[in-house]
Amino acid sequence: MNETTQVFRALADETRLRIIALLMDGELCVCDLVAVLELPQSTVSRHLACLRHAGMVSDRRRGQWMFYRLAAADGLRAALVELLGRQRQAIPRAGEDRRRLRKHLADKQRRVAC
Amino acid sequence: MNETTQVFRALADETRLRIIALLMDGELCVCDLVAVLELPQSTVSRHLACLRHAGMVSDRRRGQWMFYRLAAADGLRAALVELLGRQRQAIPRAGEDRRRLRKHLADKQRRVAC
DNA sequence: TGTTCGTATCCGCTTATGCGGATATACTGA
DNA sequence: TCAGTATATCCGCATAAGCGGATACGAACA
Repeated sequence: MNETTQVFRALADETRLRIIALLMDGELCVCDLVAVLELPQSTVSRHLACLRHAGMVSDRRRGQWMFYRLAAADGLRAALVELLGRQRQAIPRAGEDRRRLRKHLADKQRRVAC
Repeated sequence: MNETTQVFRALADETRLRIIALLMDGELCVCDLVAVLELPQSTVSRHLACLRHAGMVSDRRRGQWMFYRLAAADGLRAALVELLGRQRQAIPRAGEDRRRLRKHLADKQRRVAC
């Protein structure tokens, strides 16, 4: 498939747009995304693979966790991420996801503190 | 389907990206697009309907011809069209399509002149 | 070294999408 | 009103994409 087409195809899915919106606040591991999106782990992992193949995210292993962050190396991808950042309200459920993420990270922090 | 998702889905196809690139130089009727893209008329018409439903193009009847042009009314769509204009080389076959379009329009002009 | 946890991939299934010939619709001009 | 042209939609088919449970893999830790 053509590269540009592949990038747009990666963005042509509600779950993947939600993931990108979540990653705008910084890198996250798969289990955080699973908790916030409330979707099966296999589903989230599959969508992450799709975004990775399209060059929209990159990953990094840290122990047993895989952390994902926005990649967007070249012109087209970087411009799209910037555009989505400006149009964040256009991303489905981005607001509630962000709230759920904050709560999730806070709970996690508290659990570590105990 | 979510509106933003629908817009990206409309752009997630090589033929539809080629159509958008062609419309950047001005409005065209379906038969011009059929000639330049070298695809069956039903295929082109279907892709135009998809772009229209996504709000990326608008149409206008002129006699028996339907003319299509870039619509891109709101922020997201307009920004995407502008972005694609800047990244035109990223659109598959945009260069050769443009050349074919110029030749096609010139031939048409000549035929009218005779 | 076995067990647990986090993640990726496999599998069968269902649904969505693209295709292009055939047909319907809309307009024009004789 | 009829023929001709331009376009949209219908149809059956083939392929792609998404789903989520099951399983495999990889790292950490007892």
